[in-house]
Amino acid sequence: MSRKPNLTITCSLIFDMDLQQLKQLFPNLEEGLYKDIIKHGTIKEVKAGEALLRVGQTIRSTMLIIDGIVKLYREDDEGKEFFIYHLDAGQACSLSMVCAAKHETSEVLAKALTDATVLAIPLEFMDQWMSKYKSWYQFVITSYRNRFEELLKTIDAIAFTNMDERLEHYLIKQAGKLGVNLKMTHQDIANDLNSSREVISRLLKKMEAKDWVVIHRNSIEWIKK
Amino acid sequence: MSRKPNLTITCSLIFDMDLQQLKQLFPNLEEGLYKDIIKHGTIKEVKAGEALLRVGQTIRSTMLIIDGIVKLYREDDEGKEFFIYHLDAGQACSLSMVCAAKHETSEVLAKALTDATVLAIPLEFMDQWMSKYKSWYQFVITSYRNRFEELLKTIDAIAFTNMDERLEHYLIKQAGKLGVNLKMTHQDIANDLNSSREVISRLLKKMEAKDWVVIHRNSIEWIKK
DNA sequence: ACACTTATGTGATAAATATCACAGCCCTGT
DNA sequence: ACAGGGCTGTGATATTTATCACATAAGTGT
Repeated sequence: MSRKPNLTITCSLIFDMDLQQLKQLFPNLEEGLYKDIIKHGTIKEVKAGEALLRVGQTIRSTMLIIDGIVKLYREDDEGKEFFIYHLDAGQACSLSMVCAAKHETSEVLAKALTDATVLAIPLEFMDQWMSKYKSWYQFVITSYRNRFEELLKTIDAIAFTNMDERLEHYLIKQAGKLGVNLKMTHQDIANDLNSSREVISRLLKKMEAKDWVVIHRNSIEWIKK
Repeated sequence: MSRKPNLTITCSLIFDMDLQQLKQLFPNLEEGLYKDIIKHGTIKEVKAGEALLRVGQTIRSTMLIIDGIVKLYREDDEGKEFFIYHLDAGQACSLSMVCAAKHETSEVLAKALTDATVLAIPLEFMDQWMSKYKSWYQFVITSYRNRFEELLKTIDAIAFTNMDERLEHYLIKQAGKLGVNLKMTHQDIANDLNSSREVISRLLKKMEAKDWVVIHRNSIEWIKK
């Protein structure tokens, strides 16, 4: 995946590269909208593991993911983080796209899973673009709907299935995003699923016995299928 | 809550009453939009317990709730129904408001909790109204956002809390909608929470010991607070 | 008053998950 | 090479929830 250009090069070059990349990542938007996005958006680099948005933080801009993978979490009062879904390049944080009031605060925690590049667009443009660009509201609406459906799937998982099945789905999803070599500890997984390390370790052992995974130190290899 | 007028009376009277009621239930919409809603919407009466929309059913119209309370469920493959949230009069089924494709099918089951009156608006108007009426897309967007936040709360409940706490929240919500005298069996509650009758019975007993509820046959009285 | 259906209560037991305690292992820095 | 810290494995135990079996109670219709 191409990286954003170095900020010291000429402005027109930045413009060109971003436009190309933008069109590829967010196809079917209006020409004027691409220009507005580039004009008003600010590139932000986030290191793997860093938070883009914390629970309770005031939302000041909409984030378009340009590169990398972002994980969204729900937090409980003690700070436990429950993983809800991923955002990939070409997607956007839905909640930040529709803030009725200014000074709306975030209900979720967004954390970079890999190093990531996001394009931050100040909220004041949202209302304007929604009426000005039909393609923008289409994008907002379908984003919202897709995220909504992800939430429903998340609910299915915790409401209807046991930890073994949830772990399986989790690993499949992770492997789909990051490749079959998952650099994570059992504790990391346990945190995402709001379980405990021992439970995850034992379940992984069982999966290994079935040749679904190979367990390494600090990483897991997804073999199945 | 006023009922919809009998269908045998004169047309202008229906018109007037609905307009009044509409404005009250869905304030801040444009005049032309109210007229369009009345012109193209069809009143549907649903008896308590009946389904408005089943999982997998093709969505042909958006439903505005005029009167009564609707419950939304997620279903698993064996048909178990997991309650996700309520819709009251003045609200709308978000998922049915934004169908990118025609012939989109429903991801949820919507069932009338009480006798209910809904206004069904054929899907073909959605796109049109979204660009024609700013107030409509505001309504759609805020509906979506509110439903999204309800889903997040539902996730909190199942991810972070035990059945006793979930039951408590459930009863508080029900009592908030229906009044403190809840006409439901332990089995009904167990179904909504994807638990089992015995578990709910025992937890209710404990709540009764703490004077939070009084248990009757076929009904529960919420006392707490 | 009777049988019948449906709702509720409760003990015993099983299954799923969480927690505790601790051992061993592997990497890393010095 | 050795120490220390973070990761993993595993038994023992507790907690939570589900399931089974059956008793009892409360309404319904005749």
